[in-house]
Amino acid sequence: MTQPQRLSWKDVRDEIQTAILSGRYGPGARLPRDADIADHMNCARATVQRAMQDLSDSGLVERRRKGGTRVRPEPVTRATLDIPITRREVEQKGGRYGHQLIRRQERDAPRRVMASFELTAAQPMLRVEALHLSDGRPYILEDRWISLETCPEIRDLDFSEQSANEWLVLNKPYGRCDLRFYAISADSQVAALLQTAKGTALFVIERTTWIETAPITTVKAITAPGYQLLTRS
Amino acid sequence: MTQPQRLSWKDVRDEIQTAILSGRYGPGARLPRDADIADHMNCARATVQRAMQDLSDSGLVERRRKGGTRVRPEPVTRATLDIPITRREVEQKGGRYGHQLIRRQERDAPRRVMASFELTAAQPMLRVEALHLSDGRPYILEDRWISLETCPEIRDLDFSEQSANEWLVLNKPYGRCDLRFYAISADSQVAALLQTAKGTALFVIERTTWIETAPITTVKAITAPGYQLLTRS
DNA sequence: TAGTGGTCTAGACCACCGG
DNA sequence: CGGTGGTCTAGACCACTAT
Repeated sequence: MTQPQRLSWKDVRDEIQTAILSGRYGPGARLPRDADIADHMNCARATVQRAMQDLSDSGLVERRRKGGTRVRPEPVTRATLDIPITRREVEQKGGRYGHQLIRRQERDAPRRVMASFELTAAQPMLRVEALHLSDGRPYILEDRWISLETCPEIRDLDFSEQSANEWLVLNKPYGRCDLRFYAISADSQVAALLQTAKGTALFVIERTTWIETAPITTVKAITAPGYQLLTRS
Repeated sequence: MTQPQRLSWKDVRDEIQTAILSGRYGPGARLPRDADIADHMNCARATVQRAMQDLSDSGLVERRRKGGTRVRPEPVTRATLDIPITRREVEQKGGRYGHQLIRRQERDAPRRVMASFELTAAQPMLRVEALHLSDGRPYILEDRWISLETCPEIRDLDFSEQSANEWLVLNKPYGRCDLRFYAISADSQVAALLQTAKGTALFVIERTTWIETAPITTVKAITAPGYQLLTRS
């Protein structure tokens, strides 16, 4: 026997994955139930369960009670992104971090912001515009709205020492986070702040967070020219 | 007793998460070992393990044998993206899908492509430029390179029925996938193909895939104006 | 309502790695 | 080398949902 006596869940996963990718189970096909696979592979059901959990996480199969395990009908590319605090991002790239507060005002959320939060009624909010710097050069321009109902203590901060980005990430854990990526053309105001030409194509990251259903913050982060976002290594 | 006798791993996870977020364990702090937590919460160690696995996946803690479990020193926003086959994406939005082959040629990979694949030696490749359409309007412009060493059978396809995107996703499962997002300004050629004005800001998705260490394909997908990428719901 | 995945338990051994 | 997380087992019961 060249086979080890004990199968690891990764062995089970790889065997199932190979079976699927080889075409033995096409899109939408139903796999045997866990117990049968366990039996056939001579391992415990929990081991198959662990393997299936991994395949399910990676998007290759879908599992339902009573419905069984099926090969996902439409394959997708699934990727994971890590977006660090901007200060850390700059420092990790070897830059010296700085930030400037550009504007700060209290006012009710406009419709665009209400829509991001999926709110139906207006809410008092703090709007903070700030510029993150790397080695003194513009790095990211933030236009942020913070719910004063959810974060009343934010009124007492002036964001001169610590950016709103950093304070919120460290002090306001969120339960839900929506991200949105797209490109915009710099208008004259944005261009001036990012020290680039009007019309330059800029990559934008919008992030909205909630705790339970209460809105925390929504931020439009306009990155400086040349910025790229990569998937987690 | 209002407490249920049995704790689910989600209960355990939530309790640990709350303890961390409340500041009881700061960044870098070491948590008790699984066995002690299990003891303290009156559940099996495997239940704590399951909870910790989730916290580790979500990026809140880091676990090491012998080193124990520690709160991740630098918090990150971790998100998952699903990128479907372009045809499916168009159809799911209610559009009618179409695609046009623009150019197809065999040649060695240029340096830019070799760099994407982390190759040191040039390799014969098939370059395919194609336009994906939604209701007859430009949707995504693809500039794709496919390794002929890894995918020799691609020579026999003409991509009139099925796009290279779809054929590859269905027939060439990858082991590794790198993604890169950024913005570009449309040059006159791109602008013409996407039927927009020169200088328009466009969102770009670059994707490179390998099987083991063998390159499969790298594609620069230039999206039409207004395109947005969202995190998985 | 019956079949299937989801989870919990208690115990055991292993693999990694910090001191 | 010893402490810690990683995994496997065998069995049991629960929860969801397709039929």
